[in-house]
Amino acid sequence: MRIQPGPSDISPWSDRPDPEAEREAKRRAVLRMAARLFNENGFRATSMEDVATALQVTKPTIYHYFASKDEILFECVRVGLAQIREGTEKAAERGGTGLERVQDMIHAYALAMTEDFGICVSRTGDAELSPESRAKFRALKREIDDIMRTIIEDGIEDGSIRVEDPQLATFLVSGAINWIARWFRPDGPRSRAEIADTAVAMMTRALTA
Amino acid sequence: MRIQPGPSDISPWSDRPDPEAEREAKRRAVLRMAARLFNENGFRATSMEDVATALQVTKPTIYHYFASKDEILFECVRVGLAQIREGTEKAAERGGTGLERVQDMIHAYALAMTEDFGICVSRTGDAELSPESRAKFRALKREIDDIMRTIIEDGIEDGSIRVEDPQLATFLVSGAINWIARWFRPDGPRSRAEIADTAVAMMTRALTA
DNA sequence: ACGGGACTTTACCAGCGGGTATACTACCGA
DNA sequence: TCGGTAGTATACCCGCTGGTAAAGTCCCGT
Repeated sequence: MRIQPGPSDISPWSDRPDPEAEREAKRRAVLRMAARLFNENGFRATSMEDVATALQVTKPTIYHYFASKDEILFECVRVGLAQIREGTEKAAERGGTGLERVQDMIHAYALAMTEDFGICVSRTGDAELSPESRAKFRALKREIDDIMRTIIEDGIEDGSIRVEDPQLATFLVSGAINWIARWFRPDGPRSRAEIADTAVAMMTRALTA
Repeated sequence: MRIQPGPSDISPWSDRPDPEAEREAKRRAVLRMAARLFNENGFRATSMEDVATALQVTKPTIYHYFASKDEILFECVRVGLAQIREGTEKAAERGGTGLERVQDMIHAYALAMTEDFGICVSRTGDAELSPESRAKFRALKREIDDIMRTIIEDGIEDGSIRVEDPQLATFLVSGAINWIARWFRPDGPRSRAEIADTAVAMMTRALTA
């Protein structure tokens, strides 16, 4: 919210780094560490103390950047959902048949499921958020489901996709993708790209006759 | 552990109901109620007090039947996994091509994912169990994955299935099925049978060229 | 009538974990 | 030099929850 952008905003040679950017960087560091710990040990089993120690700071430091544990979790899933949307929208705008667009969407979705915040989205159950955050979380997830369902319906119209129940097909496809977050390990035998490609191939067959 | 089975074991006209059976019935009641609450509100967010009040008893009563919260959760998932295995083994023994057997397995698996204990299996993260229970849980889940992977490999050999990576295919298919537990509602528009049938149909296409 | 075991309750404890009050430090602009 | 502000730490609070001790209560066989 700075009124007059000074040289420091554009010049990397500025005497001091932008304090706002530093603050934002620290927020992101907290989020990323929290997401990793949540993914590894579960949300409830991860204490704020754990997050703090992992970052080599103390609890109040974290509460200087976030109001509550709930806010941290919600921010994690918000970022994750934004990543999914970003990828899928870019794909959707490229045009093509419904099948081609859903293929791009599945590819982006699957890739997101192999990254910290995306995994967090898949692993976070509704019950772990406060009522307000839960409502927003569900709404955002629903948007993504709606996008996929709409694309599938488009595909049915243009003849590139053949399924009986677009809603149910969306649930099953997104289930296969979401579940990636439960078994994927970065040091596993399959690369992110291999997983995403195979997912696209299999789901393509599932959506066509 | 009764040494001498008496008439009460076989005769429904016994004066008093079998006390062992009553005890077992109460254990099951605790398990079922716990599973429902775990599924609805999450494991950590559900206190033993909650389970007790829902059953209209008090906490120590529950601890008369179970040693710990961990044991309760593990029993829930054990029952759920047993249900899945039961269905899949019955299907596997019927014989037929790999594709036919995996179809039966998916059908049984999907049905299990719409019932209390099956849902509990899908929703329970490894991190929520004690190290010992976790190890057993993982082993049991792995068995089911192995069964599916083996059937798929059989299908590849007999030509009824065509996928590149049986392991990855297993993960994606079982993901689609497991995810059912996350969105299924008994009062929803689709019956259990409809869901299972559609899942079989779509996954069949995913597994064949 | 009585002793015993299965079952249940009341009352309690101890530790953990989210969150905060407060004070200290460093750096900035005036 | 001096105040103000951002950021960090120490020390603390308190409610919740898993689990338990101990005291009944009920019902059975003898």
